[in-house]
Amino acid sequence: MKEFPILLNQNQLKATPQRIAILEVLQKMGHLNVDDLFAFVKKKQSSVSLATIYTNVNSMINKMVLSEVKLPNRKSVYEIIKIPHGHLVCTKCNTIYDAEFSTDTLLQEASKNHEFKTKKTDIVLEGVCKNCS
Amino acid sequence: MKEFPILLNQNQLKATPQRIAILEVLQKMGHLNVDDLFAFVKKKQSSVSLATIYTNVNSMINKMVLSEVKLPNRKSVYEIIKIPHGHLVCTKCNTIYDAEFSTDTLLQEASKNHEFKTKKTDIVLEGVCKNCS
DNA sequence: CTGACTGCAAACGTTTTGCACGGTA
DNA sequence: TACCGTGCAAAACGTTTGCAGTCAG
Repeated sequence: MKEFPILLNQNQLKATPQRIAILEVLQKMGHLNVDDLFAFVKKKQSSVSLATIYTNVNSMINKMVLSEVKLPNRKSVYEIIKIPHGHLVCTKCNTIYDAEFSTDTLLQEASKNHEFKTKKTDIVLEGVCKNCS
Repeated sequence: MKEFPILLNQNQLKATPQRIAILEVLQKMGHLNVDDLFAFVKKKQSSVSLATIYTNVNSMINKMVLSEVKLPNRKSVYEIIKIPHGHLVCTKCNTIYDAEFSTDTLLQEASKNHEFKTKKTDIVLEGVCKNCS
């Protein structure tokens, strides 16, 4: 994945092996919490420290390279920022799926019923996925 | 508010003054994080301990009397469980509003595009409220 | 070459726990 | 009365920070 160093540099972050590994792991696994991220990155770089994972997750969130996904009854997971989307969380296999929703109705309801102006939605559905049902 | 002791007893929880105070404060204020909850309850019961707030918030969540609302860039807030609804968070005044959304479209999209079965939605919109715009 | 980044360990803030006492059902 | 719940203090936990050495740009 040659583009991660570029992505990092474009966002005022140095392309260190640790950061590249975090992005590679997240690209492959989709969504991971800090502990899993640490475990996976450690496979590639056995000397990596948990503090580095925390520091980098935070710096990449600040630079809008990553985003945090807060989930009910679970630790937050992190993902590489892409086009806006919601999440489907399977309560059986714990897999987290990306899902594109048409949010027009929600935004209109917020606007009409509450005079609330926004374009930022945070949508999580909890249920049972295809494979588990 | 005479109904809180009943609500608690119905959910296998003893109606202690601390728990009643937590519910009264939440009913009045709508959504509070642990620290604010502690501060408000302390006004009524100066001897209350933070540990009791934590313990009771957890036990009432477990008994489905309260629910936790996880918000972007903020500490979680807690609310008394009522009919399902989403939340509008004003980034200017930090007020959190309840909002009823028609979630049919979302549920249908999850079902059709991902074969995902659910009725549980978690919706947060971040933006600017009526009073602040 | 220089400032940013790393690993380590210590510090920090938040949440949970153990215990003796008190209050609800 | 029996047991659940409380307050307190200590412990546990997750996360952040300070520092000396290292590395990317």
